[in-house]
Amino acid sequence: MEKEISTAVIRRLPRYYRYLGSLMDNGITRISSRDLSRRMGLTASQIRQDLNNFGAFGQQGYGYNVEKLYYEIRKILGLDKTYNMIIIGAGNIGQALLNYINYQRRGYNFVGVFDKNPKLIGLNIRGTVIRDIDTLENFLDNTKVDIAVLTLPGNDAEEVIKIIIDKGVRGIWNFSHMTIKTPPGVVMENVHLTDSLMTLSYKLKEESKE
Amino acid sequence: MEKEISTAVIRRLPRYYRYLGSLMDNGITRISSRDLSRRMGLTASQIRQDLNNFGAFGQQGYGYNVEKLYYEIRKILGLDKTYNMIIIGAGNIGQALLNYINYQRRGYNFVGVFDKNPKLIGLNIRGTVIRDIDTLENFLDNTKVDIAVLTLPGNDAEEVIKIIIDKGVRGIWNFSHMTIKTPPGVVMENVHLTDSLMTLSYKLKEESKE
DNA sequence: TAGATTGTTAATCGATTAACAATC
DNA sequence: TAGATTGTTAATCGATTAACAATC
Repeated sequence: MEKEISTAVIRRLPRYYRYLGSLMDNGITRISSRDLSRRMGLTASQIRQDLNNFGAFGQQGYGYNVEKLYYEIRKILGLDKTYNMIIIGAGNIGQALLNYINYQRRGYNFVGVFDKNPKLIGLNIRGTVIRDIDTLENFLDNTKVDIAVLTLPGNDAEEVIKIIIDKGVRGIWNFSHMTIKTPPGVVMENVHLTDSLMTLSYKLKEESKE
Repeated sequence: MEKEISTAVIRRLPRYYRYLGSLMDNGITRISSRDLSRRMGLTASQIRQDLNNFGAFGQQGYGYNVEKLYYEIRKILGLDKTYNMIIIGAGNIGQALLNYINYQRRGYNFVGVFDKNPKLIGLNIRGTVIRDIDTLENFLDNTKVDIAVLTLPGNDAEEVIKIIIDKGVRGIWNFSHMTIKTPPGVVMENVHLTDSLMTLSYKLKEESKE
């Protein structure tokens, strides 16, 4: 039985990964936890604690080999795998996600985009045709999908979530306001943009008080 | 001197706000911390602790008045104010946010969109014309801007951040990979979409192990 | 070897949960 | 009034930081 890693740790992993990537870009081949902690604004202790949840990647007296650590974290994050992905909801955010991030390079393959709006169905977005949401179940019967991106209104999301879970989709990247307790075997990552904006507005208000 | 509220608490406030909003939509006028905790998957203790950071909004033996609490949290989050907002980087995400937030109709007013791409400059996005980024400084001299949304590549962001802070923008909603330690009086809220996706991929990998 | 820095255990700090007196 | 539920203090739990022996 493995020990459960806390989400706080997991959410720092992508940051480590990004920093290590930029170190590599700058030709830096080794780094100590102390040095990395200064750059990232963390403590060296925390970095060593975090990494040692997954293994002993460093070397006493030397520090960490940047490239080695980079690829270790890559593996920990599951970025060495490829994922079939669909987008449900082809509105602004859905289309932006389809276009903006170069998923392909990182192992994310878009295999379908769905919407219920007849004006959108059939449109071609950068080589991907928007399908009728009514064909979703049938599509899932024939295509293995690892991750579904939910970029549709919260009230529509509830029904869709049922369908995709039923059809075996195990990862949900949720941009809608709908949140559910996922059944065992299904994982969900929520991105609540309005929550984030509200947090900013709170911080702004606090700052201006001082 | 006020006591500092932890970010963990602050990040729950928008969730409370959303839940209370939906309770109001359903005509529910009062709620106990126990009842709310069940719906939200938290403990009643936590809800009471969280709220009591800001005041005593409930009543013994009764619970909380939904509408009152809703408006209290609204005020705590600074949502009773209006904010002038600009978007810097009119790519997919920038355009999506322009449409998305406008649609939300809270107190966020878009007053400008900027880009450096000549193909985008001059284009009209839902009534807002994309301006040349070179005119940004001048624009900020003449218009009060509370929040700048950064939806441009990380390498371009560094220079832009300097300019907007210098010109008195105090809130930054950052979608770029660039992260900085903000000077006093300036607040920044980061949305790292790729980090979020990496977290999902980690969770997926973990789930499939079991 | 001597110096540097890890991996890891112990101490501290902060956040969550439990308990209960106050009171509507 | 009696029952319900808050506000708040105390206890617990977990995460971060400090310390240091191991070792490259």
